[in-house]
Amino acid sequence: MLLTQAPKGTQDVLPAQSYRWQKIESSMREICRLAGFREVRTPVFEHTELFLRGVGDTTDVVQKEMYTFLDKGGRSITLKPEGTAGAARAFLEAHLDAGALPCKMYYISCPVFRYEKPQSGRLREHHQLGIEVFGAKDASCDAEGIRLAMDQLEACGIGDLSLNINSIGCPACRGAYHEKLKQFLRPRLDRLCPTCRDRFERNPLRILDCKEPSCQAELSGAPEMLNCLCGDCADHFEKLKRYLDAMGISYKVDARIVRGLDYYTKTVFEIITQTEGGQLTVCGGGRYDGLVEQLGGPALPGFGFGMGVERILMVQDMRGLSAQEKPLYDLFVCTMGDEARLEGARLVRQARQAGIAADMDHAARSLKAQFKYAGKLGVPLVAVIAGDELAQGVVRLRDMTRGEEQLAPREAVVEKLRMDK
RNA sequence: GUGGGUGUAGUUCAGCGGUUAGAGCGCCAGGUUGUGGCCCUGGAAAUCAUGGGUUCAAAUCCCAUCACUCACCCCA
Repeated sequence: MLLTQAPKGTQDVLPAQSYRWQKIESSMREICRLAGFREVRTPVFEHTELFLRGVGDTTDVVQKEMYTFLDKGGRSITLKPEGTAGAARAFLEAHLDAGALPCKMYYISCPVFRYEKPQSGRLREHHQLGIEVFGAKDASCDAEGIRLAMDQLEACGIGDLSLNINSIGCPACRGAYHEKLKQFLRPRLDRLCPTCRDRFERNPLRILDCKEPSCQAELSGAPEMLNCLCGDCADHFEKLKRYLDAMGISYKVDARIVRGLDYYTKTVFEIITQTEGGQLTVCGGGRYDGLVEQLGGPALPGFGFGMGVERILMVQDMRGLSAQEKPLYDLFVCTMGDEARLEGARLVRQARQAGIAADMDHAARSLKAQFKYAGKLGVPLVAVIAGDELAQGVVRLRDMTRGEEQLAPREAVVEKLRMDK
């Protein structure tokens, strides 16, 4: 038994897997660059208050899932449970609202913490890719963001996804809708589950999202937010649909999507995929027109999404999409004897200077073991330097796939490798 | 938070009351005193998760704890 192990719900990204992360990250970078997004990095922890105000203190995330603690100065600190609030805080703190708007930013593999019971596709620390746009109210912005998310997922080899969209209105029309919904639910209140009864006053919209069959039964015939949107919100939603059409994105309107974070207004969306175990959400987001103001800034609209890196990897695994990593080395140098090892070290050094990934044995193993090692790593070319080669000033090169060998003059080896590459 | 399942070499698992706990894969070495993959031989590696209980006897039965895992809730 090891002294200790990784905390529950965390995962190591081991050397053999990191290339997969890097691939996902580099496609995100390129896609964002083409759309004028620049990277933002915000702290892993923030003042707890930011999330209470930003994410909302009626949400499950805030109520029961945050990693909150007092630091040595007695401040309440929280490990970020999502990416948007921190980005909005940074945006305001740096007065970016005084600069060119809209301000578009993205984050890459940002760690996110939620205290939950881990299971398939759910961790206590996971990583998100995402974007935030501040100061753009038009639906074209929403569609651009969704298009970007789809492009990224396609770049990761995941094309067969479904997009569900909804509009949950603005404070004006949502308040009216809440009243309508409560009016509808009031006579059925005692037939709802305890959680829903609790939500009735605090956050009635979330009752729609309850998975309890009995609650779902009571909800049939309930008024839909979509039918109660004010003129502005209805117009925005119609525009969004037209932009999505124009960008070649197919979607389904799902009036049941409400999202778990309070800052959303108007557009909300989820990108889901079908798995053996059911549906898996790989990306979620929407518009948050009230957030910036809520945090003490000007009344600026916003839009963003978060995408789970671990879930992308999961889907890739399920579809057998994990690409092979390139061999670690282009060249492996096998040596016998102390003099030959020195010569080998020089060769490795020169190869690396010429841009050729190379290494030699560092464990002082037998020639046979060195070959075995090179074979296991899939190195395409092995150089042998032992007594004979040393005496003749040559290097023996073995093509590991064909099994053919040839001698090359010592000085010409690196140049030859560079040409072959 | 609620409810299932599982903890035995690095790993996947077998053993399910009775001597000294096994196998495949992996690892190391030898067969080949200068050559990987295939083959053969040998070797290292396990306080049978932890603590308690039942028993003449526990990896095996019971209880607790911890860990892992799956589902629900929620979410990426």
